[in-house]
This record gives sequence, C-alpha cells and structure tokens, in this order.
Amino acid sequence: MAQAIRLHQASPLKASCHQCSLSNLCLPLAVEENDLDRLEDIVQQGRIFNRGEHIFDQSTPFRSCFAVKSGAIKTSIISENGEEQVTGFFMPGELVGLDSMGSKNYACTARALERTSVCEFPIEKLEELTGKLPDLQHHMYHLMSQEIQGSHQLAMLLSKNTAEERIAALLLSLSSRFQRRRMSGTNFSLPMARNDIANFLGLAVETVSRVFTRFQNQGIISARGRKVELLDVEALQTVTREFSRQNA
Amino acid sequence: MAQAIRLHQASPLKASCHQCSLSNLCLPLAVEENDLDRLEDIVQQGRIFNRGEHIFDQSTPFRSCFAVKSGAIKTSIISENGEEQVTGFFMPGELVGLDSMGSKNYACTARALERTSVCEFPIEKLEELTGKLPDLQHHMYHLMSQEIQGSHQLAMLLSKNTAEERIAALLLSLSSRFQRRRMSGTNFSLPMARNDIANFLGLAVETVSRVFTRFQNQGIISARGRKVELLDVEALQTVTREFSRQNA
DNA sequence: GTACCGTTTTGACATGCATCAATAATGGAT
DNA sequence: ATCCATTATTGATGCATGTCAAAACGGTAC
Repeated sequence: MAQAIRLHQASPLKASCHQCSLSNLCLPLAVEENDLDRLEDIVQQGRIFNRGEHIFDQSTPFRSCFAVKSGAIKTSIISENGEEQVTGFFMPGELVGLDSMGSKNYACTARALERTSVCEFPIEKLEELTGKLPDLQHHMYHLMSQEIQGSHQLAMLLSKNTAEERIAALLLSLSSRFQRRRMSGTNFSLPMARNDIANFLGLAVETVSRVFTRFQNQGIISARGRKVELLDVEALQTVTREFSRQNA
Repeated sequence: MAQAIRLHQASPLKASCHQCSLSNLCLPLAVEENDLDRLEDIVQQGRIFNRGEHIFDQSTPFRSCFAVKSGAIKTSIISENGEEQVTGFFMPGELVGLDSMGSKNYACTARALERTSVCEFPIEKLEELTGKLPDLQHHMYHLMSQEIQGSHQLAMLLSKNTAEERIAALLLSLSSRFQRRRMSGTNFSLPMARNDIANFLGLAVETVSRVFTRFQNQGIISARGRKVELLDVEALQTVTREFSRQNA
C-alpha cells in the first residue's frame, strides 16, 4: 500500500530529504548538500502506522531505525515478569531505534500513539553510509549520546524529584519540542495517555491525574483531556528544579 | 610521569592491546588481529589516577574516551541546583565517556573510586578509525546502545522497584561483572561508598544501610564495611524481579 | 597508642505517594 | 443519538522510605 505509493511517485519522494521541513532536526542535518543524495538513496519513505500499531517489537531482528515525520511514537521495554516500562516518547524529527544499534534484536517495542508516518533507515545501509560520511557518523554518535544523556536525566528525575516536578518537567520538555517544530509551545495536545505519562515518570495514574488538577487549580495550566494549555510557564520552570534539556 | 614511562617502554606498551587480558571486554574485541595495530596506534596507555581524582570534568572539552584497566570509576552529573546524580560505575574492561560522543563537552564528571589505571582513546582519532574499520564502528554503536539500554533498565529499577530489589540488582550486577574478569562473584569488595550506592539507586544512605543489615540478618549476604560476601545468590535473584543484564 | 574526622549504622518520626474503590467523562461503533 | 469500553478523576487509607538525630565504627595522621 505505502509501497505502491512509493513506486508511483518515485521522483518527488526521492527529493524529500532536501525539501523535508524536519531535515534540520533529523539525520540530514549532518550531511553536506551534495551528500544528501546518498542518504536519500537508502531511506525508505512514507510508511504509515495507525494508532496502536507496532513499528517494531522487542526481541525481533533489528532491521532499521525510524525517523518520525508526523504523529508520535512511544517506546517501551517489557521485563521478565511482564511489567512494561515506557522508555521514551518520540516526536517528529526524532530518531527511534538508537538503543538497538549494534545489536541483533530490537531492545524495545515501538508503537504509534496516533496516526504516524515515518522514514525508515535500513541499518546495514546506514552503517555502511556512516562509514563513508564522517559527518554523518559524528551525528549518529551525537544522537546516541544525547539519548544516553536524556536517559540519565530521566533517572535523575525519577530518583530525586517529586511527582509535581516530574510532570512539570515533562510538560516543559514537550513544550520545547513542539516549539522546535514552529508549533505552539503553550497550547498543544498530548499524544499520550495519562497511563503512559504515569508509567514513563514512575508514578501511579491517579497521582498524575491529581497533579494535573492541582496545577489547574493553581492556574499554572489548563487541561481538558489531552488538550493542554500552559498558562504560566515561569511557574512550571520554578517547579522543575532541573531537567532543562530535551529528553528522549 | 606516566608520559616518561611511556617513552621508556615504547615497545612493550605498543603491544599491549594484543596481550591485554581485558581485550575481550574492551574495544579490541571488535577488530581483526591485523587491525589491532591501528587501534594500538591511537591508544595512550598507562594513565593512573588516585582515589578521588577526576579523570575528566563535566562541561570541559570532550577529548577522549577511557577504558578502565584496573580500579573503578564513577560518573555523575551535577544539576543546576547543585545536586549530584551518580550515573554509573565502571569496572575494568568498560568504556567511560560514551555519553559525550559527538558533543563538544563532557556530559558528566568521572572520578576514580580507588587507584585506577586507564587507557585513553583520543576522540578525533577514534572517530577517524571507526570510519575506516566497520567492525570497530559497529562495536562502538553496540557499546553505546548498551549504555542506553542499561540506562533504561536503571530507570525501570528506579521507578518500579523497592529499595531491597534495587540493592539486590546492584549486588548481582557487580557480581557478574567481577565474574567476567575471572574474579570471585560471591566474595568481593565494593569499590564505592554507601553514599554512592544510595545516590545511584535513588535512595537515602540510611535506607541502603538498613537493607544491607536486613539482608545480613536473613543470611543472604555477609557484609563488613565494603567487604561483601553473597551467601545466597538464589535468594538475591528472587528479590530482584528483573534487571538481569549488566548495567552501566 | 591516641585523637580526629568521615563513614556507617541504628532509632524515632513524618510524609508523599501507592493502593484500593468508586464515580465520571470520553470517544469510537452501531 | 445511544451504548459500551476505555480512560480519567476523586476520595480514603496504609506503607515504604525520607528526614532528623545520635551513636558506633574505621581509617589516617601524628
């Protein structure tokens, strides 16, 4: 289906990295204009997933990294005893699958939180290309180290911060990631359920809910379901004592 | 000083990756026997740090990754408000600094927990070499993704597990890492203070201490200061519901 | 050997958050 | 528009762990 489309419009899709509005967030950021064709040669465009569909599954053979074009993805790991841990939310321009690089199988499961389109980077081709383009390799290292850092920030958040601080941090993180895409940083709709937020932040759903209403009563935010408006960003930043950086 | 020694014994040190007992844990693992010389060309041997000395500091220019030869290193990040978060413990054969790859500055601070010797990999040379040796590049990706995974496991541990489970997990992790080096996995001495354990696991020092004595009363371990003996590994594994993998 | 300082242990108490339970709202399907 | 299932909210209660305080221990310098 998506395949058929791809064959159809071979030419316009071929040029897509050049004209993609997200290229300044994604892999193309790394390469020279004239190397961009090499990257486009290996990228598979236009795969679309509906809400809840798996992009890939933990412990299946690792084939590709995926860049989010639109929509949102959550990744999670399942432990032996079946407990799920949400490890990250990925917004447009962000790369999913870095935690599986160099491994035989995917280290986590990725599913679409809403209707989501992605670009696919087959891993053998990507590794081959990064061997040829030092800038691209450097950028891969950068993205991966960013993910390590984000993960450490998350660990810090989990071990040292209160429920309010954690949620404020997440809201601010999402805000800045929306802003990067030239979207409103104060008025957006959460791609994930309360449940996912709770799991990601190491809280109970009830606590997340309570903090949302508390923030609302304080006039810091206005929330109705997944629609959120940040009314007092200053106050949120005050609540969050750290965790200023983007997180994975 | 170390420099002087290096000049002195140029020849034996040059061959060190070949004969290093840790090579099966470290970077040399990735490369063919005949490529090993290339790696040895860039590695600087024999730097030694005393307990408490900084190997590198957060926010200073990122120059090198370091492999632990002997001793132990802890890494930590300092947040804006001055709080410290221990992000990892590194034992012989493990690579420190991956969270700074592709960045201008070090993302964390690394200090020696005891007298520690390291090999240094200057980053420009390392990146250059990984561009030439696909196996080495692949191994770098693997190590970095392992660190992401370890960090996610830690996040899971912090958000879903009790104090007892966290400490059991850490003890088992250390145990298996000692065993890899052909040392006793049941009788070892902790390289880090209770304080570092507490910080790493997101607990108060007092809680760590209490759990240690509780484990002791149950006959699971025997601890005296930093000397630990695991008396009942089975029991520890039962306590730990997950977190089986090595962690960073 | 002794004195000192940092580390570890132990105890008493307070609290933030999980848990259990029930109601309310939301949204997709018919 | 109505219904059902999922998701979100709100309330009451208990517990694990943090915090404060003080004592015991261990290593190091003199």
